[in-house]
Amino acid sequence: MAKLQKSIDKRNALVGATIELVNNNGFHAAPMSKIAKMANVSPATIYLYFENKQDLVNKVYLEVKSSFTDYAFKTYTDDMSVKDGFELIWKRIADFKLKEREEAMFLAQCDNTPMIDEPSRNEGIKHLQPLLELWERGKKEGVIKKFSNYILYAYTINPLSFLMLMQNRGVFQLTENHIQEAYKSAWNSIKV
Amino acid sequence: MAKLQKSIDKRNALVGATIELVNNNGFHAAPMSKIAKMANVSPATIYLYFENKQDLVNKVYLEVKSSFTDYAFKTYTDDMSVKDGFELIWKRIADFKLKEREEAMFLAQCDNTPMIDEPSRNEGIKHLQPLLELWERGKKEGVIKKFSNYILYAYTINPLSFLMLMQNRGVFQLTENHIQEAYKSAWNSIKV
DNA sequence: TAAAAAAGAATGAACATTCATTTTTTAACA
DNA sequence: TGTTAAAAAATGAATGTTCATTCTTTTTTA
Repeated sequence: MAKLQKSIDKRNALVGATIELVNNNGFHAAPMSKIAKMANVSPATIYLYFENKQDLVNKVYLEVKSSFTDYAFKTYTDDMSVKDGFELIWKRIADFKLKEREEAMFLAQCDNTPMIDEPSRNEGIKHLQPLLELWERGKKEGVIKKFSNYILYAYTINPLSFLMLMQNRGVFQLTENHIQEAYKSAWNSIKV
Repeated sequence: MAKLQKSIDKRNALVGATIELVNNNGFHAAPMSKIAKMANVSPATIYLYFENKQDLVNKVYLEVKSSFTDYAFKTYTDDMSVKDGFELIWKRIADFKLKEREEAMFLAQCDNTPMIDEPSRNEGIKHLQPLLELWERGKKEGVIKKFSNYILYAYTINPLSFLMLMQNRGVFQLTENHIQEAYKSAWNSIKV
């Protein structure tokens, strides 16, 4: 009498292949047959792990998003000053985008296209809670401007995606010096 | 003996349909058959105006990009102060993104995915020349920080795309007040 | 050895592009 | 001005391919 024992390696291979193929071509140009081939698996096997293509891509999105925010907030605690907390989180996000380029590109693609369905997208947004709370605290303490959180996000965190995209396209090389410049821009744009 | 006289109306309809369908679904989910139907034209007719689908989308991209930068730089002249010039350009860009939502969404989609081929992408970048020259001047005059142009772009202009995307997804409503906040963020992040 | 897991081949739908005709436009001339 | 025929423009249907998903069979596991 067998027990349900699907291979975690196969699932990981599928997730990795999905990320790589979607990065290169986008959702609709990442066929299930290629994903299967890259994961060394039969196309039919994908359907043992995921309901269909949309489900596959939703789940990959949520897992990558989790791994991103886990990394971003790992060393942050809410007894830090707003300034220190922001610097810490910002730099860890930059770090993630530089070190985990494939994953970061995948998230950027998901966030900028209608690839992910709305329930999964909303689920993904929840992971940013610690940052939103930090901003609320900063506004209450009078440390950062009382701007909408969307403006704060747009001018501090999101620009990192643009820089990463340019770097990944080979348009320019992002150095430690650029990261420092970018951090200064980010902080200047919101500090009181 | 007839003369070449293809209908400009049909071509415009095709361009408009391409923008609308790509916005909703992305390049690969905007089939030629649907583009044709939306433009009230036979699928075969598309091939009288464009070589193939890639050519269609490249050309639409370059035309929209032109219309965008024409609007952005229309009232700018290089005898303005750097501060005034930046404010003018920034606000006209915001204006375009609010008024021409479909076109702005289309550009954002093109700039964030591998949808456009590289030659056309490089062609599109050239249209930003006046802004880059303004920044160079600002750095020379000591008015703005000596940051890389990519950083300057990422923290001043590009965030508008994020705000527009959130607005178009119905996540929040971008008001005149937000625009003013966003402009302040943008300028704070680069001014000396 | 029985049930789960995996596979490869099969299915049917959707797609980009081309083909064979039809319709419209043009301009030379009656 | 009105007629006509040649060329351009436009079409709907056909073609061949690619894809997501399912079906049937084989392999692995406990």
